[in-house]
Amino acid sequence: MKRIKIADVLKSESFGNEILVKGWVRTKRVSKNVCFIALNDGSTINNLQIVIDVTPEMEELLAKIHTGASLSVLGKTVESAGSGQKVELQCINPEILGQANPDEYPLQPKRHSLEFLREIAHLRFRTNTFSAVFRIRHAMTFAIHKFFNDKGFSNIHTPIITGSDAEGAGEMFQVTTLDIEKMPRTEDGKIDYTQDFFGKMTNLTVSGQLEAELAAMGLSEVYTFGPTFRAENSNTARHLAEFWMIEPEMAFYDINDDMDLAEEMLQYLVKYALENCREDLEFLHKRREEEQKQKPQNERDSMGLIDRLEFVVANEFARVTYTEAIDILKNSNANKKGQFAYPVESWGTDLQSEHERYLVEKHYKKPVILIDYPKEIKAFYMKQNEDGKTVRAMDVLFPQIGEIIGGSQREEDYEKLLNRINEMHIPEKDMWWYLETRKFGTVPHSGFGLGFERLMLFVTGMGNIRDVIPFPRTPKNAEF
RNA sequence: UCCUCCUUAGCUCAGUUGGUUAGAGCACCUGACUGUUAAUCAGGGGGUCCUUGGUUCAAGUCCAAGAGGGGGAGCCA
Repeated sequence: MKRIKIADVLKSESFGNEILVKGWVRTKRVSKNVCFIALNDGSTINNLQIVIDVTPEMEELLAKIHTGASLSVLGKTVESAGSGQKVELQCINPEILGQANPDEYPLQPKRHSLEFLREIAHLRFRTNTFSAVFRIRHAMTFAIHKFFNDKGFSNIHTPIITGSDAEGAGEMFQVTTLDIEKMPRTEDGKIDYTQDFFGKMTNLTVSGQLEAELAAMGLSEVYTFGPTFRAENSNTARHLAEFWMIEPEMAFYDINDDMDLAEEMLQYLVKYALENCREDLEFLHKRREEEQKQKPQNERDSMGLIDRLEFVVANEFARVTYTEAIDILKNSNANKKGQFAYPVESWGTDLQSEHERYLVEKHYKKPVILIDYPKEIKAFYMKQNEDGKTVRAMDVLFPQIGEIIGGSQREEDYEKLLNRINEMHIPEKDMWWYLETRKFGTVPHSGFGLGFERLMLFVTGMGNIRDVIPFPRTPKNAEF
């Protein structure tokens, strides 16, 4: 008999069907004549209640079933006599697929700390919280491809191993097949990379942007969605050494088109989650509410998870220039009362996260897109404004997460781009291919990068980025 | 990398000014219970108090170093 998923069983309106389900035991409750097992197969946050009549011959089998065991159950769907569910499965034939020794199995039918579950990341998929998070992660992955596909974008697979160290987005992981114990040297004592696999020094990519730009110069509208690697020693709840990034790159888009797309995409994705992940979001919403109750009144969120998501879908993002933002911050009461650890004084310095949070959470009380940053604090490829001081950069700032998107209109003028490359001491010879796109049929174009796990933080309301990726990679941690 | 907090039973945590045999809830085992909802009730077993060194008559408790983890900051997505 073919197995039916628990999500489908719980949805069905008819009773009396003989069906086969398989899954893992969440809890077992035994009394004299009847035993209840909550079975979950990951197809939904909800469990199917299995009802087993306790007979002498059944007792031996029941004694082997504990939380975590895997079962195959043949049974008949019946209207539940209890109040917790509409349908349940009257067991005809239970079979244990795999036992879970309760003395060793670490998960119990109780609340575990996220820190503890992180240490058993191989088992945490079996918890309500993480199964909900990873179902949502899948839905967001799918929705991203759907969004771009429906708009006529092409997905581009940019290289994971890169020979260019000019991307400038951060420290890189080196890739080599050379024997680290005895590296080959040239006559002047430097490492001889001509003997390495690619004949040159290579690293894991920190961004697919430069390659995506090349593709956009022929396909018009493209996006990448792939893994990205940063060897920064970042120890925060918002950083990973290995994460996934979405990078659209569009020919003929100026900075305003770029912002429109970023805003439309974020609202589309959040709306998609609200419409397609309702039960999981409701579970996470309640979970968060309980968590908030533990906190002192003044640290609690003003909005629940679902309210916050609905708010983002319903409200336009604020669009503010860097210069306006500095004025707002400079004149804010927080600044005058010395509440910032880094007081806002002069134009030209980068904003601290406390400043970004103030703008988003206190001043505008909604997502903010900051544009026209000083060129000194931004990357070489960003389009220079006529004022000679700023570039057409845009950062999308979200409540509690901070920067979720960083993007810009790209500099399409060959001379201006080359000047900037030289000013910033980027090796020109490594960038010949990038520069040639400006030499031959250059067009105005724009793009941005969305940190997928940061989007996940916002959509799920989880507090730590390590809990929205199955196997987090952070400094001193590559377990599993 | 910097600041700060934490580490006690399988899990979550309590442990008073340093003082006899280190506790609770959950989990596990035994028993009770006619349908439970993280079932309930009674009883039982379970400890390298993170590691090393020090202070002291006496250290889970005080001091130092180390390890692991959390929160904040920087870097960024």
